[in-house]
Amino acid sequence: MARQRSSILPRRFYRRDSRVVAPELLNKVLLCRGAAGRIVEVEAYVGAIDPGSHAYRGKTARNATMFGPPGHLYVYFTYGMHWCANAVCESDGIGSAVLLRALAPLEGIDAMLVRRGERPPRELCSGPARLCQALAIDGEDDGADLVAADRGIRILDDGTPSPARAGCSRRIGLTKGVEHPWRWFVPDDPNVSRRTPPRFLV
DNA sequence: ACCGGGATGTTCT
DNA sequence: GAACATCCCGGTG
Repeated sequence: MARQRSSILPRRFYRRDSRVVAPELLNKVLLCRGAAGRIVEVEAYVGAIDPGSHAYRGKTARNATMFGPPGHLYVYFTYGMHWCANAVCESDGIGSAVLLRALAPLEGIDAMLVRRGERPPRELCSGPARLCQALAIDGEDDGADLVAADRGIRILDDGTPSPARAGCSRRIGLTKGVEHPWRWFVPDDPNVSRRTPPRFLV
């Protein structure tokens, strides 16, 4: 079967529960100004019902993008030095998003090596802050519309299906909402940020 | 392999 | 003042 031409994911793709969107983002392609990688690890942050989410306590200046329309990029700063990027989900007014945790590098690897320092390819994008550094995503990109390719950032469907059986586990690095199994990853991909025993496959 | 600690500064209590 | 959706490095086994 011939592979279809790459297309930008439409707004309606994001306008659903982040727990549904997250596993469907696996094997899509994040493209940012010439650098690109295939999404191999994600986490869902659900909003008002999720104590692990930035949106849990309501809208603030920092998390405002999470409460905006779906299909935009929510970028936040953490641990005094790192940026992390999410795809905003659900309808306008609901704080819901998918954290992009790891990519398999596809294009612009030379630029990634300059930004991240010389290292094995599997260490370029294997973590939410690493992938932002590799693609040069920072706070300037908060709010970028992925459907309109604002700032040259978009998510493409190149015809590669999401895994028939994605790995699933608890989310990484949280102290609240730890019990929810809302992390998904491509099994056995070397770019996944951490080897975690999957509780089940979907 | 695994583990502990430090970097660094914004956000929220 | 504490917490933080992290990463890196240097220790030990």
